[in-house]
Amino acid sequence: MCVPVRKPGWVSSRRLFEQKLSDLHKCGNLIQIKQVHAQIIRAHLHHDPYVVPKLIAAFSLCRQIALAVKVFDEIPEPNVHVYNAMIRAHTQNSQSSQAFATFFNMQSNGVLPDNFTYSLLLKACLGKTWFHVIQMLHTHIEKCGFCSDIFVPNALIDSYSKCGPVGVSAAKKLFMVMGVRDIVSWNSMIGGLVKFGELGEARHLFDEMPERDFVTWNTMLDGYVKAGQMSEAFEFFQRMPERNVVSWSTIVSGYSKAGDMEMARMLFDKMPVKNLVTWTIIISGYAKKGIANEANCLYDQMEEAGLKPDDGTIISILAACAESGLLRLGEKVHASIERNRYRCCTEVSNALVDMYAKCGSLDEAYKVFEGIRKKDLISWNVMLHGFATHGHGEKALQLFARMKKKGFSPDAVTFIGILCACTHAGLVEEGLHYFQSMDREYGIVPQVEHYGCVVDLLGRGGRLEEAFRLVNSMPVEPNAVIWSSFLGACRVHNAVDLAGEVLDHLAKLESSNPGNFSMLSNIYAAAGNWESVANMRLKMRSAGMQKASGASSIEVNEEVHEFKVFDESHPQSDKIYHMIGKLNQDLKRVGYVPIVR
DNA sequence: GTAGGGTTAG
Repeated sequence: MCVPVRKPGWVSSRRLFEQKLSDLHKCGNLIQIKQVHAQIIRAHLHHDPYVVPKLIAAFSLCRQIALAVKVFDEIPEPNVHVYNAMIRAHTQNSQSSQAFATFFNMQSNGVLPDNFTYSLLLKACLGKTWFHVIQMLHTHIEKCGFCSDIFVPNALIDSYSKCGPVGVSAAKKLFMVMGVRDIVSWNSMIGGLVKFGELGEARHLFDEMPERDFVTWNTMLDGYVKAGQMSEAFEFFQRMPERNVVSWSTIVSGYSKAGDMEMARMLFDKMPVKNLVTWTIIISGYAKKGIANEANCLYDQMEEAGLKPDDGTIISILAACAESGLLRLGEKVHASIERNRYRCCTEVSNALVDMYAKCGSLDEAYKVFEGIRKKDLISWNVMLHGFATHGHGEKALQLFARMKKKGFSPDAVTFIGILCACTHAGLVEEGLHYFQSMDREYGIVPQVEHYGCVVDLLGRGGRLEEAFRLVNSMPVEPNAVIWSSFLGACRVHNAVDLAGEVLDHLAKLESSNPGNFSMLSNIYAAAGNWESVANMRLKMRSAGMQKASGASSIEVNEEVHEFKVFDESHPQSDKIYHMIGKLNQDLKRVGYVPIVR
């Protein structure tokens, strides 16, 4: 008898292919996926309803949504599994509207959605604007009876819980009528309550629920942290039966946000397991407070421990650097990016541009900006603000023109940059022109922030009467920022009577801000009205107010130097004052007249 | 279903 002889490798290579196919959706390596894709085509499996969803999932995991769509488009009659895979891919790649487009496409092709379809669509509904869509899906779900699958109502509670207080009430209603609840239902409900400040009610559910896991405890802990109730948070943290890396990171982040870096550091040093998120929290915490040496040191330690910063780490630390001007750390992060990867995503580049601009390296900011291949609206806005805050009004306006030419339409944030640019460059008429064009040409209704910019624009330009008229005729309620900006203009232009009137408004809005009172007191002093100065000071003292003195800081060679008004504590104080004197002389020579106080 | 994340007037 003749037994067919197989080559020894034949069975194993086929098994290997099957293995690769079954794990394909978990594969994160694009080259491997492409190889398996080629094998799939050779094996004529590229229309196979079991293989196609896995292939779509794999491409989606590698953020290759275009390839996923290509695979999908080649399927003549996709079934519900294939549609679901495509909806999931769009959602994972933050393409909510495409996820819904796929859903509508599926319905018009007569393919009936299943319970998975609805859970996946609900994941695409992020935030306030989606409330009515979630309601619509909710109605569909009830009609089709998909609530019997616990994943579906859980997904509903989760989505409702993330879209504002109104959503939370809807989630509560659903939670109440659910016949069966699992731990995820309770956790999602508590998460929603915590997110929108209903801490008491969250705690009530926490106490009431039959069993709790890490997520339950950590969600509740985060609630105390986000509410700024750190003593309650710490007490809760100590009471926890078990703590994992998320519990420790949450409490560290709480102290870090509260500015208590000593406590944050103590807990950070004590925690048994640290991951990238933990390091991000502690480094950003130090960086935000401007504690450069600790931030730099820990960043090095993180890299020495073999951890490579990801997008979250980079964006978070760069934002912290931008806030307090830590150029050295920002540069260090930039160096890591260049060392670890070939190209960075737009979000990371935007954070770099912002960091360089806020740290004063405008040239470097512009270099990074020019290098961004796929600029988005935020890229343009960030660069525009960079030019604006450094007084390069013309450059900012040129950039605005270039941005429009490239087909970007400005948003509300763009106009804050434009108005700010005009203010800092003294372009009052241009600023007013742009302000008027907002609604007229671009359909953007000015917000209180925009009015703030214009009040500043007019105020600094000495057109106090116009600014005052604008404040009084604004369609939105003027806030404390508007009035204090106006008060600043009164000081510059010695408008004593107007200032007194402004303070009355301010006192109503933020009665306890000593800055406002001391500003008015300075205005009276400048006008020589010493009786009013004494009066103001007396008022402040009897209210127990003390104005914290402002300070500026700069980082030179990894050391932060801080300066206050009339400060002589710096070792090189003499040299510094000498330089200030020289600068003042230079300024006077070019026509600048300083305010005499 | 839980921890870190980009632009915004004084």
